[in-house]
Amino acid sequence: MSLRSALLALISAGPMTGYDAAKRFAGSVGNVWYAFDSQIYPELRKMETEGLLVTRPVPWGTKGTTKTEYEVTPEGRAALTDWVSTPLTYALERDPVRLRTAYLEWTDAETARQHFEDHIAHHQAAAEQAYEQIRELTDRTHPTLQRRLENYPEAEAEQMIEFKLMAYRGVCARAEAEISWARECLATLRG
Amino acid sequence: MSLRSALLALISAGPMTGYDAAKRFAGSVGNVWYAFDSQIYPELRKMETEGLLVTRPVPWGTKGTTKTEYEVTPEGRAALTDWVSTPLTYALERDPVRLRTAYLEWTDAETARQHFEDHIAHHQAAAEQAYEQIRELTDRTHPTLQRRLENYPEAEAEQMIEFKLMAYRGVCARAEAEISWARECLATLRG
DNA sequence: CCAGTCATGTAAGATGTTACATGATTCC
DNA sequence: GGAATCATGTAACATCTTACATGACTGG
Repeated sequence: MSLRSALLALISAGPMTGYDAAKRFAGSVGNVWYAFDSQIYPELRKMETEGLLVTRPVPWGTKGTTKTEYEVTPEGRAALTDWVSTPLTYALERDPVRLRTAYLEWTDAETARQHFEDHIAHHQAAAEQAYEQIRELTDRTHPTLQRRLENYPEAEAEQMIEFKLMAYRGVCARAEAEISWARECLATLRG
Repeated sequence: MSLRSALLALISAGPMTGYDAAKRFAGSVGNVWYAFDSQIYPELRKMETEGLLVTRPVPWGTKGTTKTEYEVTPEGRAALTDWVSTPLTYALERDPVRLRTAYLEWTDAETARQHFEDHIAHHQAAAEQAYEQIRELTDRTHPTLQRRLENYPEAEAEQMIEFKLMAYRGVCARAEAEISWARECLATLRG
């Protein structure tokens, strides 16, 4: 159900095509929730039939072609409120890195070292992307934010920014915890 | 493929029934990789047909009933080594908590506060379970470890303990990072 | 006119989740 | 004798992932 919620949240900023949504899932929102294009289009159509979204054909180009823009309905807004208000059922743990770490005796020290280096590199990249999002939010150049600033009053927009900052700070915190854990593991390996 | 690897790793400690495996996935290993019973039994049979495991009927009870014990074959051990040695492709981010946090403007402050409290409670429980595993490993009372100590020489066993400690320390580190993040969010909420 | 982006999909397969189902054994 | 545990599944569904497919438009 989270893909659906992510789409509602995203489109709540203003009307958007499936393509627009897909780009955001590959970019900013993708730091928090990634979705494949092949999932997005069918889900949007399903959400339309369920009344959470409405479509509007928008002329595109010169040859009378159109693209389909989706917009959140009042029912969609209700579903969004509902999702944000309902406690999550936390997913059962499924962590390949920790699983593999527990069985590193099945490989050699050099490979183990390399795994932790990779882990650090991966989370450094993740942290950097999150920091970039934080920068864009702080200096108001964030693209989706721009849409929101047009559609919502100033005070509410400030609130929104605060929550998005919280989310990305969480991504950073997570990444940094992973990095220091991996560094400690490297130290233990050498020790 | 991780379920398969988790099963190989688990059974590498010594022969085990599907039921035994399921219990461990619900207990110690479950802190790192959870699997449903309904997934385990079919996967074990599949792994047997692929030559990674062999079965042995073991008498059980008085009425001539048997249970099926699985054991890792040399091919299974090769597959395990291979999995532990191969770099992971990191899964694309999919974090419901962060996603929801980014859109908390769709609910009220009290609900938001409650969400962060829940987050703290969830990760405190996770951390405690991981600490318990660390204790059991440190004082050598860990059940799967017992099996390994019987089947492997002392020096190797010490190595194994070290890697399992690393894994559970990672779980703790993660949980603690989540807790302090949530606390910061609570502080921000209070303004 | 060609490369890159915009726009929209289908199909097959892997994996994860929920719900249901059954019977033996052991321990109190 | 009854509850808890041991033991083993099946079926339906949801979700995620990979691979493939097509055509219009825009800017250099």
